[in-house]
Amino acid sequence: MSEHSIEGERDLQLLENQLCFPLYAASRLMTRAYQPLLARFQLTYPQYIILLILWEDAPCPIGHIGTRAILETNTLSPLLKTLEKQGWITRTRSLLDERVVMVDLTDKGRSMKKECACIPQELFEQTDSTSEDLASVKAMLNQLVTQLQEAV
Amino acid sequence: MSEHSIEGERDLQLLENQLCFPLYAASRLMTRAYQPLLARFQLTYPQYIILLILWEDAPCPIGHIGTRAILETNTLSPLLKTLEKQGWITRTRSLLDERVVMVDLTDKGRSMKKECACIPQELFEQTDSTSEDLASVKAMLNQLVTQLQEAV
DNA sequence: TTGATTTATATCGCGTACGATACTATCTCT
DNA sequence: AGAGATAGTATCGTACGCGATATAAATCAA
Repeated sequence: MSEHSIEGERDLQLLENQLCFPLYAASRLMTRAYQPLLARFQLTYPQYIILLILWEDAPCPIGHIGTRAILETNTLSPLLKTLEKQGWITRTRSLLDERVVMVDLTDKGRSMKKECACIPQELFEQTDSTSEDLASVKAMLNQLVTQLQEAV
Repeated sequence: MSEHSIEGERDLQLLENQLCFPLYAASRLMTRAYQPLLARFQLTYPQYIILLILWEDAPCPIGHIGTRAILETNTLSPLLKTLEKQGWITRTRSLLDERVVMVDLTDKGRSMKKECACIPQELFEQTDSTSEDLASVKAMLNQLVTQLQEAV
């Protein structure tokens, strides 16, 4: 603590004192931790997120996926093309509104839900955290997500 | 809650029940929130992280930056080249060990520390969180980072 | 109804992340 | 000293993320 400007005030330019860095680091490490679990299914983490949404909401328009995943269409478009190419999903222009592309699961996509059901538990076992710890981090992060979304 | 396998057990395949998703989303939203603040200095968030480390530790080898930022050299190498090109840092092969590249701040890099000192406060003001809230998220995320690093 | 605006999606370009691999310098062991 | 192992960086290829922009369809306004 060699340099701090005001008595009792922590130097916010120290990496140690920043919230954003552990957020950034934890997110990347989490993605790394998912990789071996998802590799069996030839999935990346963002692709897996899309499937989680589709297992709940399919069929649905691309925009709906974007809202839930907090991703723009410029990210989703190529991502969905890949998932289509790999046989997980179908993309169909809506007849009611030709602007809309409806996304649905293929039979493979639907049936893989059961196969992938073990993944969250497997990931959890890689951390020593208790469910309570993780639940409270999750609650606070969700609050943070809401605030950051409102800040725009 | 139409489908849950076992009484009292939440369905971990629901996006709502996953910790990883708010982590992933919060990290991206945080980077987005930083962007307008960093744009004045022509910096991206990862570049800013490197500078935070250098403001504490420069001069230091690339490996040291990698350890603190939890980034591999394949990410750092191009990132540092950009920072060098933009006049923030210098890269010099160590004479003692020719494998090592020492990174140091330029005069510009050093002097910009003061200019950038307002950024963390400005970002904080974009959230409605209290310092206590953020401090406890930070503590839990740091714990999570440690656990995920150990898990490898 | 036609011109302007809005909406839903796609394309392009740039900057990360990171696995795989390569390269050189140092170290280790004999 | 010399061969193999290790360490520190760099390069390559692939996959996001996202700002800027484009395009076509639907809606709105006069």
